[in-house]
Amino acid sequence: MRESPPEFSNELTIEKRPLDKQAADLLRQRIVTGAFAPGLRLVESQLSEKMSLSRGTIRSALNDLTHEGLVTQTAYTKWVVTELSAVDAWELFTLRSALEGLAARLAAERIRSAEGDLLWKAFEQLESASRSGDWSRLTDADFVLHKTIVEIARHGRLARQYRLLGQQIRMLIGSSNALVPTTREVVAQHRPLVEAIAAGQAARAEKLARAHNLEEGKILVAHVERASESRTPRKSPRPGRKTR
Amino acid sequence: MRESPPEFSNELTIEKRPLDKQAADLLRQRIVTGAFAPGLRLVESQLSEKMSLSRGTIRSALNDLTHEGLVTQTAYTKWVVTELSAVDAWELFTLRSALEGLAARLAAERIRSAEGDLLWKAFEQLESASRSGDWSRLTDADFVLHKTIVEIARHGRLARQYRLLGQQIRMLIGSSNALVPTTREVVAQHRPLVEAIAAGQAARAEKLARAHNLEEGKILVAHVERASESRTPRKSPRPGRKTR
DNA sequence: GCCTGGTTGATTGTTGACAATCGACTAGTG
DNA sequence: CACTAGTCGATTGTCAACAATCAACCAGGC
Repeated sequence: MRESPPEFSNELTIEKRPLDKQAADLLRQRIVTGAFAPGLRLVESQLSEKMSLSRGTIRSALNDLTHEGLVTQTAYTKWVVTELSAVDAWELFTLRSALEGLAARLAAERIRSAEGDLLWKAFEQLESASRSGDWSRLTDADFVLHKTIVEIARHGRLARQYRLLGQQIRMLIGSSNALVPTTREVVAQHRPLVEAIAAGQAARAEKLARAHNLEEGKILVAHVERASESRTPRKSPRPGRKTR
Repeated sequence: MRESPPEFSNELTIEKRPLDKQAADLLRQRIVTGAFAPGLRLVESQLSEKMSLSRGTIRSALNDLTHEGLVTQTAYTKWVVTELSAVDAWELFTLRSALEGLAARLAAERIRSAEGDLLWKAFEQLESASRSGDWSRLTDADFVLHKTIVEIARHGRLARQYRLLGQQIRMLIGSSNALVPTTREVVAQHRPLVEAIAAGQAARAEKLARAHNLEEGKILVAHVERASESRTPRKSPRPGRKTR
């Protein structure tokens, strides 16, 4: 963190990130939005050419994404966009349930008045999105609300882990084109959670957050299981050499 | 996963890891054992020479360790062995408490008879180590027991996260030369947990695991706070150029 | 003495070339 | 036709040189 007078705060600072991190950002965005689907093969030399960067730089980016669980590597052979199974879905949601339970409890314990306003504002956004019937707006508002809760908890490692899980879950949802539960239910489930946090009811907030996650998880796991049954496992072969 | 006849199972397979991963292993070991203390500056070129590897390979290893939280980077400037504050200690233990709670619950739900034997065996090792009064044996047995619980839970991501947290906690303990609680207490705290898991009492197992972690965490956080107060913050300057 | 601005060497960031490995293909064998 | 061994190109792994950036240092003005 750069130390600076509060009136300058953190404005007008121009972004200056290393190229490998920027490349990772770009690839990450493609993967979580589904533009790069699970199972897609990523070839260093191809990406290198398309992005006008050296192979080493791309390689570093892929390595980063591997640590985030978005890309899987088999040494000396290939990089692949991670394919998530029903077991993975179960892992993601059980983990997120535990983490979000912790986040909700901490948020209830540590919330300050200004943050309470932020929290309610995020919830109102969710309500309004729900009324509008706009799907993407609804899922966005949902993400923002949960992110707000995690921020109020003021727990760096928790926030990071939560973000990484969120990425993988987005990937999962995108690839299994899962339906979000009906809008009315979303609001109904979130209101008591927000109330509990704002009121400082730590135990209740934790319980609600965990239950909410597990329920949502169950639905998605079932969905992924059905989807994987119907889909024929298709292997994309290694190019190998061309005809002689 | 390699498919192979069960009679060959996974024996006599020789290790063949990339050099950067091997380098990461080596550095990781130095860091968690305290041979490389927090705050120590890591210079790519120096490590490169000492380990007879190219700078790029070392660089990749350092990047890996950064993702594990063992090393901190400031771009274009330096790599440093991560320094953990009292806040970090709090983060580590609150997180581990949540994760180990989940692990204990899952273990109780999913345990099979053969695993019950393993669990009790690990506990007996702990008891025996406790009677012997050998410190390192005791902490080792403690780690093995907890690792066993996590394995019984059969949750890959949980296991990985737990391992990463364990590394940072070991680092923390090493640098603050914290005392482990008296041996008798260790056994007293673990027995009911093992019993609950073996008996399949999921809720009780979760509760015990979380409480155990939080208590242990509180002690260590207080210890780190005291240690950081007494210690004068010393900055190791960048070499800069030599005299002209 | 304190600020400012330029200089410099140490260090990290990026690249292109070369080496190691793997899997698809081919041809031979029974 | 099934199986085995050998080859070959595509791909990843490693390296060493070059570029960009930073923090300490120094000189000068006020």
